Amino acid sequence: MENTYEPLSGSRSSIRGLQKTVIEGIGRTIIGGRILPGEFLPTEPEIGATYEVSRTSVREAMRVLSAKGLVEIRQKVGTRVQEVEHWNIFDSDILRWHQEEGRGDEVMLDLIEIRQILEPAAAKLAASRANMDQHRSLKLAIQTMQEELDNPEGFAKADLDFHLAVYAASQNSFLLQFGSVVGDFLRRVFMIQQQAVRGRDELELDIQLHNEVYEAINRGDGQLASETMLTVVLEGKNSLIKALKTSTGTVDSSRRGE
Amino acid sequence: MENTYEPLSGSRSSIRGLQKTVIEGIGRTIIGGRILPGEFLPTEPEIGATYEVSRTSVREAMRVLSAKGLVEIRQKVGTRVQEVEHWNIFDSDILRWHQEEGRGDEVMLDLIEIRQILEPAAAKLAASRANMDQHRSLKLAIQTMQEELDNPEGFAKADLDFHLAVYAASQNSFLLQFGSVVGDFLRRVFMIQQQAVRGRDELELDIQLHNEVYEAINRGDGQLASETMLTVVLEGKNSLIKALKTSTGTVDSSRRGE
DNA sequence: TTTGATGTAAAGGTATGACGAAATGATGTA
DNA sequence: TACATCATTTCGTCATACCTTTACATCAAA
Repeated sequence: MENTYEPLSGSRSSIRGLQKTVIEGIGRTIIGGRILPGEFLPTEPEIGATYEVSRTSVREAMRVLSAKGLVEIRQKVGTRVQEVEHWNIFDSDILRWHQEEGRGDEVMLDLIEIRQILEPAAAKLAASRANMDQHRSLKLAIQTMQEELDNPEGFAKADLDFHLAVYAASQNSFLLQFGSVVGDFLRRVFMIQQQAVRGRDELELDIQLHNEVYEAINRGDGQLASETMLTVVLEGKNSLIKALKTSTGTVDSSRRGE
Repeated sequence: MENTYEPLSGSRSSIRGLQKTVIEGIGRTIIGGRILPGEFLPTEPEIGATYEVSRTSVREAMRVLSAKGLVEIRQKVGTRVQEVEHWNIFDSDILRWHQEEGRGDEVMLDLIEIRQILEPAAAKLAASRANMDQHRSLKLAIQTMQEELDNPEGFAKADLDFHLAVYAASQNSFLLQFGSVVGDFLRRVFMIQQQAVRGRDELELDIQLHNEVYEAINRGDGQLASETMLTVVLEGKNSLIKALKTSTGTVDSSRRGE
């Protein structure tokens, strides 16, 4: 089996044509908070008029948004925005919309938090379960990182490939899916992280860390794989925060309850 | 013979009518492996004929399945089943179909594995972030468990509520969503777990463990909360495996790569 | 006043039939 | 062989008509 993880080049979102216009439009409107949970969308004919498409297309678009948990459609009542906890954040489109609507930062921080939890665990599982192909994928990803040192995009993609390979090697369907869902978003995060990296040395250090994870997995040393992977994620976190600070001024970390 | 436990918040699947027939039918066909990834579904008119619905309904159903990642729709080519890694396993319907198609066991084991990873971490986060309301929810859930000792369904629901409350208290949007997605499925798992429990004593022991988690969170002791929560999950795992063994004979744990 | 049955209009749900658009593969041409 | 062209197939979109559900108002009965 070759590369199971996607071209990943252009976000081929499987949605095309007119519906896409509506889906993206309404989706971003909701994520952007311009229609709040509990509030109603215009009626189907009205949306159709706004976007200049037929009711058919509007309806198909609504089904998609409904499947993503963004809206609830009820006969006679209308279509209304669901509460945030129903939004399926494990959805590439929704992640992207968050970013495009300027709400990417908080999602990124939550994502990093999850990765701190999941990736060390995935690495540990991988150490005892990875098969031949998966070992190869890991090694290949690291080699590619080395080769793409001067090409941010290529480097980010190779970086992503490594992490996806770890998820895959964990042989857990949820972890595999998580990687697949978060992939596109993560690649963008990796691009941002690189903005905070000063030179080749730091990048090479990063590669070195990745390599240590690989070798630990290779040796079947789950504990070490887990610890090293945590370091990798934390390093990335630092770079990310640094990058976000310089670009947006501050990182809002005061939003938590309590 | 599922369904009928419904009264909770967002558990009704928002899909109704004729489309539902098609969605459920095709969805289960795919999850059940009767049409394999890469293979084609019948054309839209054919599906319409099979289910005796119009092409309109078929198309709206297909959009939903497409949004769930089960199928890929391409003009002129047709609709084909996607590779498994595209299936959005973080989707209540898909989880349910897995169970209804007799593939629930492997998913349950993967789910437990994830819970071993996520829930201790969530408990740790909750210990430093839970707000007043969330503390109350935790306590209430435990009280309800106590009250519903003799009612398996009520007990399972209260158990679920506790775990969901922990996810919510972690204040991480991914964890929150994970709970919401997995909720229905988890409730069924809890029901199964109880089949392996012999009497009130074991249930009360379980409550006691939950209470320790609550108190650790209450005291802000993240480390202890994490460790105790792990115990809770592992206890549940044992019960589950015991229950699966007696019902299906064996638990397939030999599927992993290697 | 409260409760319950009833009617109705509003919104989505379904059905047809027609045509457009795109991708595939065969056909034709250099 | 290589490339351009075209016909076919299947999904994509549209317009229109009618059905189904249900929130809400209305009115009758307790």
